[in-house]
Amino acid sequence: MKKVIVGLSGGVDSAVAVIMLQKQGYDVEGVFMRNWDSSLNNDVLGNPNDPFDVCPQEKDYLDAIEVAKKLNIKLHRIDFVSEYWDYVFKYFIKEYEEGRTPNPDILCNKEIKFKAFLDKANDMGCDYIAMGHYARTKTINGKVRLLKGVDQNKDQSYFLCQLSQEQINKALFPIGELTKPEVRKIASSYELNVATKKDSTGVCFIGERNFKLFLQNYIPAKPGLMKDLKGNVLGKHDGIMYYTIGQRHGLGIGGPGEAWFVIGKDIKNNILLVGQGQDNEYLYSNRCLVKDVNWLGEPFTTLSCTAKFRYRQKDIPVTLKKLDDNMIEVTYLDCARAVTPGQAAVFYDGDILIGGAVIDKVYMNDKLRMY
RNA sequence: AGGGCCAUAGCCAAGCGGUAAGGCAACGGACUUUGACUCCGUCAUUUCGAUAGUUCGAAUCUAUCUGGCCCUG
Repeated sequence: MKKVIVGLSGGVDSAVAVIMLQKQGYDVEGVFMRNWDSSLNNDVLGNPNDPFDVCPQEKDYLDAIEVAKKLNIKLHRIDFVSEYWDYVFKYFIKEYEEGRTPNPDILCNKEIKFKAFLDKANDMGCDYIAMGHYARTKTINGKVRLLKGVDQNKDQSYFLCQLSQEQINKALFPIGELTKPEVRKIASSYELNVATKKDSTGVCFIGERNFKLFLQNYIPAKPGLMKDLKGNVLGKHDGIMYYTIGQRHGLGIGGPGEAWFVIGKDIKNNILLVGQGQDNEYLYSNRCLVKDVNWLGEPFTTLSCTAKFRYRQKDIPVTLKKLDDNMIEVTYLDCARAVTPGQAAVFYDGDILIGGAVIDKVYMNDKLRMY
């Protein structure tokens, strides 16, 4: 009997993942990961939780215990707090300090869930690990490919774009063939306590936070001016790093005309560039350079495929040109809005995820966008 | 201090005698395992710069005052 270690979060998805694995005849054990320690990591600002109350993380653990009991599996609890800090959070902060907009959950998958966790699971003698992601694997021509989840609305393959082939080979995604409503229905039929539990959001393992305040725990404010492209002063900001390209709220710019958006960052002069209109021209680009390439498809020099520049955004047709082993030029005929440095560009061939990379530089034709 | 114009929510702004549109911002919620975008909702009633008056009824008309803008000396 093959043994599978499941990352049991205390949510409905990973609980149903256990059920699916049991149905398929696997020997299943669960591991609850604890990767963030609020008091140790000192995230006082922006933490909505009453320090004297049971924190959501512990509530999740209790839920996981109950699920494990109900489904009759062993549950372990492992701390990766220091690994998370060293391999995910440090990078996260560093990127913000440089004015970029990182995606910590992609790194969390690469470094924690499918690395630190996988190592532990191997020590426990597992054949596979499994997670409650909406994604699939499928063996095509003898190679395991990572595919989008069947539920187009919940597809989470975007967050798995930095997994290596070795990591994918070891992973199972038991709910990838299901839709969210189906998952909840199965959970109900097993009378799981988490069947109707609200989906968790916010940074994985950290949770909902007032983002600006949260960052202020680690990055001091650095006030400066907000200007439009003509140099007119529109207001003041607390620090360029608290804003991201395409952001509307939190600018506090009222007055005549359309809404104002963050359209760029002049890091050198500590100026936040703002412009009016949801479809402000400066928010659009048609070419970008991506780095930290994780390539899972066939080797190529040029290639047509689709790309997603943000989670839950529709993929758009693109052409890739390999510049070197770690850099790809991506051009898209239809302009894309708010392609943001630090975010992930994820490439697909239909439902197959063929690569992921980090957006580095963004252009409109030959003009570099000051993002 | 001669003449003209304007004062409506934090910011723009409709209203032209009949019981305060809309937009931006802000706040709340939905959506969302990043961060955004988006969507929905709330937001002047001891209220229309102040005071007095005309009228059944005034943000709307009149007078005075205050504040600001423009033109001419």
